[in-house]
Amino acid sequence: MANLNTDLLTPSVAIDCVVFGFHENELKVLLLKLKNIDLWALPGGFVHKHVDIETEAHNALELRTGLDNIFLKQFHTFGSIERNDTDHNKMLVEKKVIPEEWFPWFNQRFISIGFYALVEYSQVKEPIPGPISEACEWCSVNDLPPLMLDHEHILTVAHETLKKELNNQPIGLNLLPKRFTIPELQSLYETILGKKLDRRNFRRKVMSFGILVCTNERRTGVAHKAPLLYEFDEASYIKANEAGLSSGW
Amino acid sequence: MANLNTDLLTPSVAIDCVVFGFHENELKVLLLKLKNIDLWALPGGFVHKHVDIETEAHNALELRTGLDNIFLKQFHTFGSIERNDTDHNKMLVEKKVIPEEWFPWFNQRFISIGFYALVEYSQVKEPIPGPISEACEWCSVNDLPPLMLDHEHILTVAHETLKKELNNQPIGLNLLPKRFTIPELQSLYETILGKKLDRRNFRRKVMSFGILVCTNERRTGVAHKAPLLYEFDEASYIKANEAGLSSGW
DNA sequence: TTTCTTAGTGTCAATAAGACACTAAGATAT
DNA sequence: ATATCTTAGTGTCTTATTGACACTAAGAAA
Repeated sequence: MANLNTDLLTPSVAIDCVVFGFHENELKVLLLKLKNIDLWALPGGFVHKHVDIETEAHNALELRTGLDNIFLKQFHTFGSIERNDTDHNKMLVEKKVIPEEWFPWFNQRFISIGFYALVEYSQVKEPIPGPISEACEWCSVNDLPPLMLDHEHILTVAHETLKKELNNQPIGLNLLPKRFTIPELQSLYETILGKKLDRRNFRRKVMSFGILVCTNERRTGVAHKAPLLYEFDEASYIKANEAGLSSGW
Repeated sequence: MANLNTDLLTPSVAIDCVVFGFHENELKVLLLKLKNIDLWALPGGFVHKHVDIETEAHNALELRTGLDNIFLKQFHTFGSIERNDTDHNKMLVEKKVIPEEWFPWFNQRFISIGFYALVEYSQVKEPIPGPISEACEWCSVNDLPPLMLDHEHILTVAHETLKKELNNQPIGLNLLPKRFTIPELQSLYETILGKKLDRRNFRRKVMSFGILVCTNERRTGVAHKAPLLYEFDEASYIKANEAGLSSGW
């Protein structure tokens, strides 16, 4: 059991990370299974007194995924008093998820800053459980295990944020491998949005963004016409991300 | 000097509110002038242990404006360690902005949850200064006095958020009086965006939202053709707000 | 009654979005 | 080798949206 030096931590403040990945046409999210009980949690943690919240979120994810340089974005801060649940914390002690001496810290009133992360599924070799968890796994957002406290709500808000972001900026650089086909990109969009898109119109639209570069190589080994592989042009991608896609007014 | 019962407060957590108003074709923001020094601050405060952060933001604004039912939206949480500034807090004590016994509380590491509010300028009769301020005034966002710590940054992020929101949802219900003319609404949009819009195209677009109702009465006393007064149809307005204006994918 | 100022309206052109069908190419089965 | 299956890749037409732009209407003031 790791130590918990609460003197070094910012009281009342926690972070929760919704880590999205894309695999086999499913939108996945990284979850931790608590010890001894069938209850899952978002990766996250506390905020050291001398550390920026963004940095802390990065650190939390590096611990779970082994990756640094993860795309991370703050999306909402959850500050309802109902997040506090003494019974839940007692249960954590009873089931030996946390040692009894951690109870006072866990039983504070916490507000939690929600971040979402986009990572390339295949780069996360073996997600690493933390001190209170016995497993760290990718779960499909459409088939979630029971989640702790308001974590399902946090996850839902993150997913909705991601859907909205699709209208304002390109997504894919952080979720797909370096090279990918247009149908794969479309599948990612369809998965996030939860609906089918027209192949021809999708291609026309994403190509119009001017962020894709064709490699002139093809994905081989598929039982049909080999699709062309594309890459993102990072400079254009970043520019599109900053400027936004739709002008509005 | 009001009391500060820190036992009742959530440590490390503060809220800051950027209250926007619209007056004489300027976007205004409500600021507090600290006692004894030429330094201004966003209204805000601390979070009682048993109170939701949204409720606390509402309460903070009711104290300053006398209004309840203010439109409020969380937009970002500021958690950089550089927000902490012991010298600044010492200065607050020296200049008697805060009593010395408040120093330990003020000198915590704070993360601050930023809210923006939209209020009808004319409804705020006389903004009310708080315990650490000697004045509460509307300031033009284009002509800001010196602001405390990162408050100018918070204000800028709020303004940028508001600009982006214009693309996704209608704005005006909370900033304009019940009845207003289309040119007034356009002026609000132009002011927020900081650019001119075409009158005919603006009218066509906002009318297409289906959220405006013409009262068939006119604004009189103007030295030119009297413009028609409109109201928002609240049900449609709310629906448009929830659904969003542009479909995207 | 003239002048000044802003309100209110319509059309055309360009662009973007949505609907839709066929051919191409690789793998596999016969 | 040939047929079959499956997905890749492409183009056009229609409709909706956007942007550019000029005149008439009405009230107040000179």
